[in-house]
Amino acid sequence: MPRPTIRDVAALAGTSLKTVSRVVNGEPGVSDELSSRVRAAIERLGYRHNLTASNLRRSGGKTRSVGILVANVSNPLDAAVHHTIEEMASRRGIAVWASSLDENSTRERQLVESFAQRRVDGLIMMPASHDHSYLVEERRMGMSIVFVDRPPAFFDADSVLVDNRFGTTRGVKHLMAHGHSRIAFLGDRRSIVTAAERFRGYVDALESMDMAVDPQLVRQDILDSEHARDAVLGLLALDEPPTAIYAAQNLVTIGVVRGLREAAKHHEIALVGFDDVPMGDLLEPSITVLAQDPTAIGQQAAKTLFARLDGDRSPTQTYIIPTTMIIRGSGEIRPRH
Amino acid sequence: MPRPTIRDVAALAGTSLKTVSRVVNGEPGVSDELSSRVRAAIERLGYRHNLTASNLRRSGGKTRSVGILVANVSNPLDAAVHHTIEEMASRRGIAVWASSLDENSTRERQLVESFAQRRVDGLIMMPASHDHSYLVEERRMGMSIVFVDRPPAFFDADSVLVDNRFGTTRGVKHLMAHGHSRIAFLGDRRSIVTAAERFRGYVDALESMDMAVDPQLVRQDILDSEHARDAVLGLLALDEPPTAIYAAQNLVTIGVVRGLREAAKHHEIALVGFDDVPMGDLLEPSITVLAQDPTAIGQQAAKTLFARLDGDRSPTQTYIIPTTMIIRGSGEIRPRH
DNA sequence: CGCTGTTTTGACAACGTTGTCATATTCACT
DNA sequence: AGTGAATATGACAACGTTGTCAAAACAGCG
Repeated sequence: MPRPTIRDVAALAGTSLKTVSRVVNGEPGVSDELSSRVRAAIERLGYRHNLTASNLRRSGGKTRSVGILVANVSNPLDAAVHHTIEEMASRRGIAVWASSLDENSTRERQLVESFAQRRVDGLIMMPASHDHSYLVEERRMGMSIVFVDRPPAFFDADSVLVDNRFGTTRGVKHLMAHGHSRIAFLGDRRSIVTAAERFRGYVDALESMDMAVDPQLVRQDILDSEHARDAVLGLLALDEPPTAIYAAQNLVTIGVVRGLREAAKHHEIALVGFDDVPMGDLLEPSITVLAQDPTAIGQQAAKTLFARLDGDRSPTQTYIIPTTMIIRGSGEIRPRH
Repeated sequence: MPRPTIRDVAALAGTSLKTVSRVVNGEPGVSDELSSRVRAAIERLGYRHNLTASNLRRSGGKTRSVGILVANVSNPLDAAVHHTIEEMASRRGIAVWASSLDENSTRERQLVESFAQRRVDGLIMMPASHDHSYLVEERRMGMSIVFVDRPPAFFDADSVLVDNRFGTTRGVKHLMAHGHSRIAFLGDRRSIVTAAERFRGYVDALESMDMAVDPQLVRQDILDSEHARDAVLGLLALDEPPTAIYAAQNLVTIGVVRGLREAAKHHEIALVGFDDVPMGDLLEPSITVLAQDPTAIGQQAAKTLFARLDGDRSPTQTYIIPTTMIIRGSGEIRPRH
């Protein structure tokens, strides 16, 4: 039982292909009588307009679809960004392909290729790779591209970023303002640009106070919260342990909390995290964080992409979405003397 | 600068359309020499195979794409289900459209319509509506459909569900086993099938001990965690307040924790929640929950859908994914006498 | 060298739709 | 009734690809 086509509808309504096409697309110039006969036929046959075929012929070959590539759709931040973009797209009648890259740059290439083959009009991506020059070709072929969360490399594109560096500086200075001078830094993989930026913000903060970076207090390339917990226990075992910890990512923050609890130091050692953590307000002490605004990020990304789809040809822009410091207690613990 | 087509490649390689098509699709019967000439031309022109056009002609009109409709992509459970399905699909070269329904049944209809127009081969949905008879038409036209988390109504389809009722009974009995007899129930909108099932599980548990349901202790139609907090404060103000609370959903659980803390009763009143809550192990007391297994749910859903896409015509099946009780402390608090 | 059988290649129609353009119909006006 | 303009309708090609089938090229053989 093959799907009915416009041809079947035309036959049943006793008219031509083109007239049915006009009715389906709401084009003017079809008499009311014929129009309703066509609609009846559509109803009776259960006809569904075939967008695949329609897009093929339609001008410009636009598919009214976009792709979203995020690091991991099940990370709360990425999911919130995805949700916002998806909602804005659907209001415009644009459908959304969504995939996770899982920090795999091969996968990034494959998925971009797959989206190109499906002729998406645009792409919003949180890249995993470190060289995006291959996208030049895609854009030349008409794909609009917007980067979120991480900037493009060797490629010029609109991007919506977060003030990783400055936000971190603010967080570290907050700890200093509460009397800390031995502040540890725990960060994600250095290969991730945002992680590197956050580390730079940490260094900035120390330098602004003429303090040197103590390599013993810096733990990078942390892959998950288990690993972060181990790092905390290591830090606490030092001769001169830190009095405060800056955790540069949400999973890291969670691991740090676990580690501090195990060592029963959570009321003694201060903690500021980058990224909000779910239920961060219900812990004891509650966690002071620099929160990102996923809705604002998603909105800006979608807005920028849609402007490009609508023909905006102005120079590419970078938007920085500010972070908000949420003071809850863990970051305000003072060192013991 | 229009995208190059197979025709442009053929011209450059000095051969015919069909031969290029064969090379692109890896079909046998093209000499090595010609094949590599074609590949060189593809490379030089930056040709991208157009799947839209290809699918149009291809047998059966399969698009190698599926749609996922979840309640909300930014809910951790839904996001995890989405992630699992997306990964399994991408391993098969199937692309995924993903959208949130936000408990809006009109949106459900619109999105199904939109997916139908884009000719997805299959659909995995966590429905918002309560009558799915409209899907009969879609399936007749060749769309395979699998329900997750919530069962279909007035429509027969494969479904992957969670043991809401039995899981809840187990959780409530767990509270009884710790000496509680005044156990409150706080649940989501009754119109959501899973919420209704969970309430039934609560009633089952009480009846199994010949206890009556005290309407004062039942608060349903809770929309968010703020609302749940208010409900808790209301319960605590009763003449005979409950000694234990069963929270039937993750956001509800979070609200309950807030309420109990505000009233400083979190170490006195027992709490068991349905759905795991992020960082539930780090709270004091840690939260005892019935955890769902989103990976297992997603895997079963994807597996079932792909079997249907591969031609499985056996009768529809319902898979129940069991919940796991995670004992952490809040559910083991005993009542004071 | 001609015959057969196999492999490689290409011409052409088809997939379901829309753009273009020509024709048929209607209407207002002289 | 006749004219011109406006409106409604349809025939046909085109979008970029693949399925079908026939033709060309090649190989093996007596």
